[in-house]
Amino acid sequence: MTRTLIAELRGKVGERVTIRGWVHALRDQKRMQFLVIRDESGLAQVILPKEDPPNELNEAVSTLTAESAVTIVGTVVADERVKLGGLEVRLEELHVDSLADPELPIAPDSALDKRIDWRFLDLRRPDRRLIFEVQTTAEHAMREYWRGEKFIELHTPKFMGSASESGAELFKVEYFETQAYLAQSPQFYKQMAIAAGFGRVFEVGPVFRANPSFTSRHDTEFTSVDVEIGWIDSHEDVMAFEEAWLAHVLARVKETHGEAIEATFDTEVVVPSLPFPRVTLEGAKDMLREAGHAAPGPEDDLDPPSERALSAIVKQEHGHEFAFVTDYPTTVRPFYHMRHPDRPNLTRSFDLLWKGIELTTGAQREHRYQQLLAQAEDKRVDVGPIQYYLNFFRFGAPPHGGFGFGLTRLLMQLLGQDNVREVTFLYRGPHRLEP
RNA sequence: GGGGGCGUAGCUCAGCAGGUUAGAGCGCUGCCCUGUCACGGCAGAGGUCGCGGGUUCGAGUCCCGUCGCUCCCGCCA
Repeated sequence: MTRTLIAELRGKVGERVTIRGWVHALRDQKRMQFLVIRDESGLAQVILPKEDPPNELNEAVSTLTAESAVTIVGTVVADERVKLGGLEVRLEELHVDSLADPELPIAPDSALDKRIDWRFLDLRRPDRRLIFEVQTTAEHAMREYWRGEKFIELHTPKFMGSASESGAELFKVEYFETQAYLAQSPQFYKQMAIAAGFGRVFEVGPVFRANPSFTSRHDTEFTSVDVEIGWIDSHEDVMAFEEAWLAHVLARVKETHGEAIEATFDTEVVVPSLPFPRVTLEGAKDMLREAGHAAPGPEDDLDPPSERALSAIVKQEHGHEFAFVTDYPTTVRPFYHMRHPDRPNLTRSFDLLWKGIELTTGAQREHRYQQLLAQAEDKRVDVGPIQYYLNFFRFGAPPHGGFGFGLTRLLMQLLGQDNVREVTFLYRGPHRLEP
């Protein structure tokens, strides 16, 4: 017998069906037994009149516990009394696939850390499932757009012999007789693809950062979305791509899940208008000062409170949730970011802020070998271990640039969540290696 | 790495300025209930108050240490 999903019951009134799922609730009364079954498509009420004395099926229902996995055979009937869609299933057969222990270790309002201990139970809740439905839709929309623009998908190695210079700390792993590192970023390899003539590339894959960061937006392993585009004129081309691509992704998510997201997470998905507001870092600091926000310290960057404040100002002045901040000084950017020809202390780089958090870092890359060498020396980067990378630029490299971001940060903002752990299937942090 | 907060029943929490047998709601167990739908009613079980030490006649409560969790900063995406 084939399985019927609960969402399909409406079209099966009068038919005998098999539904398979979890015991969501059990109301075992004197004359009637009510069972609410949940599967990935919804909830359904199952009923069984209780005989006196109870028959074998009555007894079987009585022994059920919440969250047990069961297979139900019964006839679908329409009944206006039923609040759950005006439908119910008259129970005819019950198979207990797996009886759950009676006391569950977590409740919907349990602390996040405890819910992660029991993530498989936590994820049974429909609103948690929605997170991953949205992730799937978003990723699909990204690929849809990339393919329309002739991008090639990469799968770069995660074992590396040296750092890919992103400032983040590396995980060391034993590698036969030597030592390897887990990739912090596919940065060098996506640039290699450009040097290889692929034109435009993307990768969605894991990256590893050995930062002991205890915040709501960091983890030690996360899914990075990376893009690199060849034959550009400046970082402006990269930003122009990113904003159009993101607008497409958000439009797709809104049309597919907009109502569910609003109902479940009380967050509206806003499809952004183009172009996104742009401001230089210097301009951003002026805006912050004018708004009375304490000017960021001597560092050549924005701290998280300043990023939040800047987003709020842009939202108020332009009605826009996104903001590109451009032209970061060389002091806070890696050696491979291209510098402005007329202002060599500034890079052709950008961050993309969304609702107060840093979503993306991007830049035009330096593709001229001698210039790249000079910048590495200027930043005191030991080029010995990365000669293979520098070689990409010795035999004809196109001007190019790109960006990368953490998938869960996108999802977190999209769903109005306050922690990446909520939207990560299985979180990995400094003290979290299980489950 | 720096700073703040928290750790009491399976879960979420309350325990005021230290004072006999540590509480609530939910969950769990049992009984009752002609259709419930967050069902309802009655009864019951369940806690070495994270751990170690100290102060005190007396510590869940105060002090020190330690472990764990959490948030912010640093770092980043």
